[in-house]
Amino acid sequence: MIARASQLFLPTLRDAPADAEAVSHKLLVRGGFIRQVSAGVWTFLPLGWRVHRRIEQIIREEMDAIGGQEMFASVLTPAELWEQTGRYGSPELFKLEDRNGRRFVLPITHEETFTFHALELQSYRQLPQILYHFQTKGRDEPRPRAGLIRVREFVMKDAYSFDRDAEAQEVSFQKHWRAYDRMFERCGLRYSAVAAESGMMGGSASFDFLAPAGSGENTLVTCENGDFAADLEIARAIPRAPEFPPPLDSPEEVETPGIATIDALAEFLGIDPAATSKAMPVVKRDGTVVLALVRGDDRLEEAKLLAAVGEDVRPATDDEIRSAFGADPGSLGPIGFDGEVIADETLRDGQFVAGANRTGAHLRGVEQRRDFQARFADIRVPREGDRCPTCGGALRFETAIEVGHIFKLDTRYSEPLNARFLDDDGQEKPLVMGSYGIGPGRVMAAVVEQSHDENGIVWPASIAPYDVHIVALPGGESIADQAAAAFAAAGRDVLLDDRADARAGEKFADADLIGIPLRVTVGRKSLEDGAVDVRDRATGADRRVNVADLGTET
RNA sequence: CGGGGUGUGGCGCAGCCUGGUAGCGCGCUCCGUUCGGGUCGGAGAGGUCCCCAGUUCGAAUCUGGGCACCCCGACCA
Repeated sequence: MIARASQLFLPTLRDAPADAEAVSHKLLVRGGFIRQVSAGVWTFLPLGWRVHRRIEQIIREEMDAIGGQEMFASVLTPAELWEQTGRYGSPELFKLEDRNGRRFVLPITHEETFTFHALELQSYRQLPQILYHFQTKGRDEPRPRAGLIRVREFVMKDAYSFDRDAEAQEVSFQKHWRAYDRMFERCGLRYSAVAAESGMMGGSASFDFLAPAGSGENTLVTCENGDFAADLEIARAIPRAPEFPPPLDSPEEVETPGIATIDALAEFLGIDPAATSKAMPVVKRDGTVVLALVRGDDRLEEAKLLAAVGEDVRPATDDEIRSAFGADPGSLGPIGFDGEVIADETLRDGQFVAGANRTGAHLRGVEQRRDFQARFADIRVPREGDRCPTCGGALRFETAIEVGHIFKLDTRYSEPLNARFLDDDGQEKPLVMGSYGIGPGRVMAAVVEQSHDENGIVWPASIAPYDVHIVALPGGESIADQAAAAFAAAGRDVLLDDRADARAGEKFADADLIGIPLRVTVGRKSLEDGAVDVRDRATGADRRVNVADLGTET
């Protein structure tokens, strides 16, 4: 098909909105792909929607290839369904009422609805099933940001697998994993699949697909040798070894008046900060104080600590600290504390300096095996310079966008919604489920983050809004028409810039901004030689093609 | 929710401190000019100055309250 720029709703801008920070935000707005309606609420303009639909189509083809069946579930959802699964209380959930006061929600994701429909799966003979749809999700995000990267309303492809047992679920899960690999590859996206926290979704395991980008909300940690990838929140990494002072036979108290930070302590004692330990008291729901202990030069990863403790914890207040330790923050340590100590793995070996639990005093030569009881867990935040836990290679840290997430839900939703089937042993069992999400809008943003230059977007051919951008310059109008027709006849989608009131420079600037892979310039200059100029957007390489050969070039 | 910032034609901004005619660039309309990397000249259109209240003869400007948006953090599929 041929779209004529003179008639399109394609409002490109010379300047980016002042409040845009992320490259994808700036370029997608400038290029006339998207416009903001409200915080985290966006409209896709015609050009942007074309890209969205091409991404959708790739997703659709790969879902269909693994036996997925596309359907379309409602947005408006009765609140009771969400009450049954215990998710009605989620602060992210948009809630509303109809004229009679009946309560509805705008789903964050559609587990409840699909499980509700799965009530009709009654026999193992009907399993497995993979159902999916593309539907708008509502999420009352506390802080939308960066264009399409974090929004309050967006289209998601969410798929749900229904299996008879864990083994069958594993098969469905692996199928989806491979389908996701193909989707991202086809979209031209660089990404890593990493183990992830399951958050409010529940279930036994989940994997994130993270695309490195200049702007994003996750940090992807990868090994230089390619055998390790993880989200920073759960990545395990090997830090450098501390330089320990000579060992002591028993802990030795030293006066450290006014020393409350690790840096000050290390400098005061003339030792490596890595040879100290840092005490972070936290409080469980029941009020018990737990001491989290990390190496002096490390930071505590709260997500890991939460997993280690098994429940939400909060930092202890100064009063709680004084009554549990008998000292002020800055002089706290494991010796003499009678509660639970969770120590980072890095503290397993060696002698560290720790707080003495007396304000203004520390202990040298504290050795866990000999001096105190602790439970070990990986609770530190990996840092630049750490090594890969598998091969010892250097780790790379990159900001990344979460473009997809796949979950093993087990019976998290089928149990409360009573979605059961009759197995071949005559037993009634809950369906074993998986859920698989991908956001085309985020994929779009991630691709732009990864693929652009100073002049604009460089779309991969697979998801570009058009295949060919024909720039008609004065004297080239009729040949441009013919060229457009030739490309269209060959099945290509053509954007023909036939604007009579735009000058060449303006058209070129727009073409670079919009980022269609192939640009064909038709004007007097080349037509004198009976040729047109063809430029590859990605490489910038130009070549001349005879008008007579256009038919074969398409 | 905590911290910081911003609200003035479609976009980017100045004016606010020190109250009195609302201004600049881009874009838009018309005329001419130019025509392969955002021409040049001329003439125009377009604004509840975020909202409400207050102070004042007079408020974009001062005071109070509210709202919206952005950034950092917390949170997050």
